[in-house]
Amino acid sequence: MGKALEEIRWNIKKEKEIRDEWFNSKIYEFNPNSPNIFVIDTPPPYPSGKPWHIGAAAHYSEIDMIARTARMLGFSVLFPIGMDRNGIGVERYAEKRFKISIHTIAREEFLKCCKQALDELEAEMIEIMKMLGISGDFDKYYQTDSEEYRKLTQATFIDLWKRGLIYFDTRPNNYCPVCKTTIADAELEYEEIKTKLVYIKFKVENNKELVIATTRPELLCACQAVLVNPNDERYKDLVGMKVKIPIYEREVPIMSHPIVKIEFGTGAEMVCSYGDYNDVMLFRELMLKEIIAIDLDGRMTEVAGRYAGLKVEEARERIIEDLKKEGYVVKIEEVIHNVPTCDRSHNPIEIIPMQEIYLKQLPFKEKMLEIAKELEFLPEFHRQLLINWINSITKDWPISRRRYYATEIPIWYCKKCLEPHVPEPGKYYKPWKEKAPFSACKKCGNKEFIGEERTFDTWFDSSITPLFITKYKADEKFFEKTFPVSIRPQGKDIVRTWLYYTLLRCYQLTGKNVFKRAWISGYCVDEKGEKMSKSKGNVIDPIPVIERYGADAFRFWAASESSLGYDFRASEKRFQNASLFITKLWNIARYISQFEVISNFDESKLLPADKWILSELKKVYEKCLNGYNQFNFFIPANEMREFLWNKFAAHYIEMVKKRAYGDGFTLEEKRAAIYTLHKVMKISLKLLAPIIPYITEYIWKTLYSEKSIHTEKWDDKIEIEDLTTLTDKILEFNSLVWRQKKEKGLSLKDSIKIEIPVELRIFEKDLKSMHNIL
RNA sequence: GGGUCCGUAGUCUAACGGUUAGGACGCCGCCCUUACAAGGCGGAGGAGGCGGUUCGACUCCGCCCGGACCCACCA
Repeated sequence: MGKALEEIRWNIKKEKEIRDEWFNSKIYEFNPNSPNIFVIDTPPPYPSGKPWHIGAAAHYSEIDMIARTARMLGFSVLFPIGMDRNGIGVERYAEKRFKISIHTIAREEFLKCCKQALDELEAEMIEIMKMLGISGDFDKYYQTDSEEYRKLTQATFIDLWKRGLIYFDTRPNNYCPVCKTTIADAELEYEEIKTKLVYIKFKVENNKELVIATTRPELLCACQAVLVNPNDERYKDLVGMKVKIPIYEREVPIMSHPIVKIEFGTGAEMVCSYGDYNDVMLFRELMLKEIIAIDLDGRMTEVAGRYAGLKVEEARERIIEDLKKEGYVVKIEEVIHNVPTCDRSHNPIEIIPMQEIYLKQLPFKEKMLEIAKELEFLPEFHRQLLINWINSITKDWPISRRRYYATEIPIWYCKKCLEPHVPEPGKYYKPWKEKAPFSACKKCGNKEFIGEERTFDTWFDSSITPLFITKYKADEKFFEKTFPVSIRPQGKDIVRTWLYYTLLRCYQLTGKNVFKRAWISGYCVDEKGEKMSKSKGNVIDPIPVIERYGADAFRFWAASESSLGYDFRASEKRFQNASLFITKLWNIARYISQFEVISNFDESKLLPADKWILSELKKVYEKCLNGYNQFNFFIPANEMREFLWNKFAAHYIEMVKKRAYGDGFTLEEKRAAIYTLHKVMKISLKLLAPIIPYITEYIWKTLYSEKSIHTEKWDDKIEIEDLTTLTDKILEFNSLVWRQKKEKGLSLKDSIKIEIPVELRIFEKDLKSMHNIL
């Protein structure tokens, strides 16, 4: 403290020492007994590949800014770090990483591989978080695949089971033949895919021909009816007749239904089980008998005749060839089709009826809408994403998955009567390899059981993170103090999954809204505004960026590039820009550090220029706090950059340089300048501390205090006469003098004759010495 | 097809319905000026379109166009 800054620029190698000191001195430790508690439900990142998305790194930097902001506002902050380690993503990664297949390797072996893959990926993510200066608790970070976490997941299931919110049902479901599991609507991703719309001739019983357009000719074998619109004059007299399905020669009825659009295709549609959810709905409504044409491997079943055993796409190509050969095809059009695909494998899903386990969500729609309306959203406009999703829910949530690396569903079935038995909570159960904890079936008395082999949907685990971190059912006192959670930060892309499921699950379990506010950020896109993806080759690895520019520059980029909730761009140029500000800040501090800190000074002795910059600072202070109160770091980042760079450094420092050196001024005047320089510096550091924690800490400790800046609060008082109305005048006048000197070929040191405007007369002495005005 | 958000220079953005629309990065030209050439000075470059309200519109309203995202049964 009290030392001058020597080095010509900020050395990012210092970041590590500073970080070690933070963790050694435990300045971020959470105190559950504090009267002001702030709890962050940090998104546990999902390790699913390398490198970690630079947008995720930026996102975590901002979440850290939330934590640091809350501390500076006077809260004790619970900022846990977690890892979401269950589900399909890591299984697919492990399959590639170790060149194995979930379908051929033993379950136990497969789990080991997944765990190893997770540990590798996780190590890199934790390393990045630490580099970034994340002030969360790394000593006890949690993992959703830990025994403790899975125990809680299972306990919540058991609770819901006992309350009758869980049921079994066999119904057509989204099924991914690649992942070989049922998936929920929330896991669907629609992709535009080019498909062939094939026009096929059907023979009607009156020997006329009826042409039908379809994108799924391979499902001809599962066709049970042909539909036309009741108002379609062309087909009116055909309704009620039978048509023969090409190739299969089976007869199905022609029926009418208003859902059929007269203009699309030929106005006639075939209904197959199951091409899409339209078919599902029609089968139910028209009481048609389903024909299962696709099996769990995504291959055609025996009903497909000569196409049996072929994959769906192969069968489609083959049947089109055969139809052409046999003269059934009228024409083929290429259409772009929005196809539902699996969000993990990106393979088109099939609709296959299977028995799955469901969690009731339809009865909670009203309540969820209420919660969606009362929850505070930052920014407000993202509330609509949640409301839209809730309104669009039409089915309960299928929570069972035919996967391995996930939390086991704790059910055993009686081997004789198949009655399901659910154990008592408090233990982590693995029914696929453990003996049932029951002596006899409660229904038939049989003594043998079969363990459930399926696991939960990942979202069933990750939707209780706020309960896990507040020690729900584990530490009642702690839970009471920390629940509900102050803030849920997350990206806008997972509003329909993570946010919705968390609100639903926590409401079902606690009867309450779990969050005070939701903080929703936009996507990080590339320099052209396009989504980053490995296939496009525009992915940026965050590690080299942080190594080259430092964590502060990285964080300043994340904070200053776009306002809360909007998408923001990443590029080399942008990182450079951010690092320029870090350098500027360093140089300002370096200049000021040559003067001894004056802590006590009678502010009535300040000169007008000092009062002017302090009143500018006062204004900026209010704006920054306003931004911080909304956890919108874009505001303080840009306000501070503008203030420090374009007002404080460019004008105030230049105005008082001579005075600070004591060149032609009294000692008191000199001291006034130095006092002001330090006061502005000190407060500016505090205003930047949550965004750029390393450099602010270093300057702070070098100049002002032995204690960390991150233990400070924003309680500064700036009471000063407002002179900000003169700001534009000052800037204009200085520019004018600089321009004139340049035009006259004068050096800045040379004297000049120029009149100081009346309203700036109060600054006359500083202005004269600054510009050497005669 | 429906919904949400958004449209200010190449990029990021600022401005109670009243300013020659401000700044930053980038670009061009000129300058070492003792915190900083990682600096300074100067310059070129902008409201998606059409209407309406108004004395006055970047700002309010409507329509159109464009973009992003979400939802949906166009076979």
